[in-house]
Parts: sequence; structure tokens; C-alpha cells
Amino acid sequence: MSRKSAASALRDAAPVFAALGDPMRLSLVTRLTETGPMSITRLSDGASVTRQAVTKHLHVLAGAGIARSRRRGRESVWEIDATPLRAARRSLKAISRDWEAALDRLKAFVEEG
Amino acid sequence: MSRKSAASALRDAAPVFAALGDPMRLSLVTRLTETGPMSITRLSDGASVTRQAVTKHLHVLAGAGIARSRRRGRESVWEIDATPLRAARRSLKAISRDWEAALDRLKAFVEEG
DNA sequence: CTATTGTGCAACCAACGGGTTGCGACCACC
DNA sequence: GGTGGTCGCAACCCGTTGGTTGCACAATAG
Repeated sequence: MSRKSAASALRDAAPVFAALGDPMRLSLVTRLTETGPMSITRLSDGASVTRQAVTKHLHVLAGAGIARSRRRGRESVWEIDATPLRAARRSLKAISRDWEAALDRLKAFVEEG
Repeated sequence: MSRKSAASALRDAAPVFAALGDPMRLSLVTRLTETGPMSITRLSDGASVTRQAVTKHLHVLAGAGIARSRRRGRESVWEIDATPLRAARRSLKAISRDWEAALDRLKAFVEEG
């Protein structure tokens, strides 16, 4: 199944939005996107919280499919998977489109009065 | 100030993502976008939770700038403001773009080895 | 082999979030 | 003016979450 209904796509988007909703996670995502794959301690160096907190956030991102890790030696390198982000972006686009359509219908209804 | 830095735009996007992160709120947004402005009780009729819960969710959406209410008689009518959604969509686009760029840099680095 | 570095796991804590109930106020309609 | 519908506010409950600390364990460095 390569195509989904708009409703199910939106249901899938909710966890992605929830994952991006935390400022710390959002900053992790931006650092990973701008600088590329990084280890946990490297990511925690700049952060204001513990390494463990960063680890938890990374797992939340992984749960939403936004990030994944791969073990290299003794460190685990994390990188971004942009696929769910693109899907979320499509959902936002669909919402905006529907809203414009609803506005048009409303306008027509008022004018025909 | 019509233009913002990418960083500050992303900071502003976090509350929007957080607001969209809840399935119930996301369904409220879709119902409002598809059907147009609606009162609270009308919105709660389809929902599986109390009117108060719906009210709370609506206020969360309002806090993120996604929804706003206007009093008409004894009922308060809620509608969507798509502006923050478009901003959030631009943020996602920027993230995807940066990630592609990082991938390109990484590829070049590996190949030049 | 030993020391150090990078992680993972578990327990624990405070705060927040989503939900409910109860009640009082307001507006409309007859 | 009473009655029913619509809402807001406040209190309360409890599960989740973001964060910390402590410790054990694997992998590199010396």
C-alpha cells in the first residue's frame, strides 16, 4: 500500500508532531540536520541537560521514526530520517488546502443569502 | 519584522507542533477545517470525551495560535487560523532541505577520502 | 592489564497534561 | 419570569513525561 487515506495519514502524523513539540527535541533535530550524524555525548555537550535526558529524547524521536541510531565501536551515532517529516508536511498542506476550501464555501453561502 | 531567522522561526514552531501532537486536537483541527467554524457542543457531540475536555483542547490550540473563538449569542464559535500551520510547514521544509545538504556534504567527504 | 570513555539500564522524583465532576452564570425562547 | 441550552471556572484525580542519579558494562587508549 503506497497510498493512504488522508485520515490515516493524519493519524500517523500525530506522533511525529508530538515528537517535534518539545523544544529540546526540536533543537536536537536541527543540530542533527545541520551538522550531520553525531554521537550522543557530542550531542549532549552543547545541551543544558544530562546525557541521559538527551538519550531519552533521541528514543522518543526514534519512536516517531524521525531518528535512528547505529552502533559504531563504543559510540552510537544518530541520524535523521526525513521521511516522516515529509509526510507531516503533506498533512499540514492538506489541512491548509481544506481550510481554504471551507472558507470559499462559507463565502459563497454568505453571498448567495 | 516580517522576516525571522530560521532558528527563531523554529523556536516558534515548537508550540504549534506540540498542539498538533495530540490525536484529539488533530481531529478537532480536521473537523474544523473540513466543515468550517463550529460551536463547542457541536464539536463535542462527535467526540468521545466531555465538552470540558474539548474546551481545554481548543484553548491549547488557541494558545498555539492555530484556533480562535468568537462569541455569537450564547455559543462560542471556533475557527482555524492557518497561518501558524503554514509557518510550521516552512520549518519542516527547511529541516528537510538542511538534511539533504548535510547528506551531500557527507557523501562528498566520503568520496574525496 | 588498567584506566578511561561512551552507553545502557533502573529507580526515583516533581511537574505537567488530559480527563472528569460540580456548579454558577448567561443567553434565548415561550 | 421561568426553563432549557451553552458555556466558563475551579477542584480534583491519575497517568505520562522530562529530568536526575547511580551503577554496571563494552570498547578503546596507554
